Amino acid sequence: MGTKGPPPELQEIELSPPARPLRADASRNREKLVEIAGIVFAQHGGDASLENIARQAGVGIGTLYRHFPTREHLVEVVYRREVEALCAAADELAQHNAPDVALAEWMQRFVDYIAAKRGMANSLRILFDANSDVFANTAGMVTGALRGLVAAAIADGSIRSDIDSSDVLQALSGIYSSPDTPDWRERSRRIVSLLMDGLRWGAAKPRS
Amino acid sequence: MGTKGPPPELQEIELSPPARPLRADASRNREKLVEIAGIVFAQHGGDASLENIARQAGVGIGTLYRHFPTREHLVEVVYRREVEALCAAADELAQHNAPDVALAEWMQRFVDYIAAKRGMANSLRILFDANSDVFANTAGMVTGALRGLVAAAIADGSIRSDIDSSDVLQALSGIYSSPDTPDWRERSRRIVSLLMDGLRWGAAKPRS
DNA sequence: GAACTAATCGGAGGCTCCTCCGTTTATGAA
DNA sequence: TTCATAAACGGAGGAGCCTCCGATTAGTTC
Repeated sequence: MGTKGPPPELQEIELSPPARPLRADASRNREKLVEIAGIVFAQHGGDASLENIARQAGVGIGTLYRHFPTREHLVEVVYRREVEALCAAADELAQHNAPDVALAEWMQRFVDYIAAKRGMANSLRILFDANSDVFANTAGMVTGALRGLVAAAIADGSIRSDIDSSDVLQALSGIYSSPDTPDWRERSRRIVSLLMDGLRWGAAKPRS
Repeated sequence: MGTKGPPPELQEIELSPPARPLRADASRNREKLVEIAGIVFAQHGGDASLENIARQAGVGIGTLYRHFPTREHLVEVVYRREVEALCAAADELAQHNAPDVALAEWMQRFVDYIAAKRGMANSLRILFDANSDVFANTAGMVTGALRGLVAAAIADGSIRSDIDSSDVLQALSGIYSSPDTPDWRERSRRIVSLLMDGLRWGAAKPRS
């Protein structure tokens, strides 16, 4: 568990920019925007009006766009914390479970997280898409977490070795297509286990 | 009216509306819109400006929206033919292959079709989403095609029986998340085969 | 062929998106 | 404190989305 002290690694790009520490008013506005955005997104989903968010935060639309060039930038900042937690859970799972079980469980949590964000699916998607270099940070965390789990399971021999962890991520992403049906959760469970079984197929150490 | 009157209930909603046969000018405009939309979508992707399409078709934006209440309605009409062909291929595949092979091959074609429509992914998605009742027609064809293939493979014992064909469709849909990377096609092949292996896991008649 | 009417046409209007850039201001140096 | 200026502010503007509804017109009836 971690009495370790401050996290040593990569720093928050957002909170400590390279040059100057961000002017006081700018920093205030930025924070206000994130706060309001969190509320508005939760209420109206990821398609909420940005002009409305800016208005409620008491700044001009231009200010919002300068801080967050795209809607997704804003989404990322709003949800980064939660995604970080999700990824951190991967380590913990790995410590307390067999590799393939840890993998399965994490996938389910991942999927549950998406489900919790119903309307946000489209905006969140980009956070998990390793191809958008803007979000290398967040996307990287997710990919990293998954990569670790997959690697461990492969090393353990409980899943096949001819698969890439990014394939798994992409396959997973199909799940959040329509998180609106009543049986969504059960369905997602079935799909996750379908995927897991696909992964176990041809594993060195069948069945765990 | 003389003859037996219009056919029973569920006919092509689009081509032969319930009451009248669509006024001549309206029909002309509608056709022109579909034609232009096909071209524009192909050029600019599914996010192309509808006002632009209307303009090029020589009609007002209001006319476009009356014929096609949403962007997706237009997309559906434009691509219905192709989707029909895709679904028709399912029968043919089923006749010439082992059930599980037919299923695998059709999934690949499905995925390839999506890939061919790069920019359209988001708009096309709705065509395959059984939950949108507006597109019951097209979505139904896809679901139907897949259901048939899955049922045959289950009956044959070559895939597991505890899975629903709509689960498979949803799992597949993850594939068109990012059809923009160079290795997209190989990746999609890997994922399809991953899914297939998941389906084969625990089948009555393992390996085919 | 003319009048009638139901259906179509099509653009104005309200809203949002995102960009651009002139104006205002926080901040560090004198 | 005052000043200079880099940086932030914020709204106008061009474009698109979709809705609404008065003007227009194709079909039908007499």
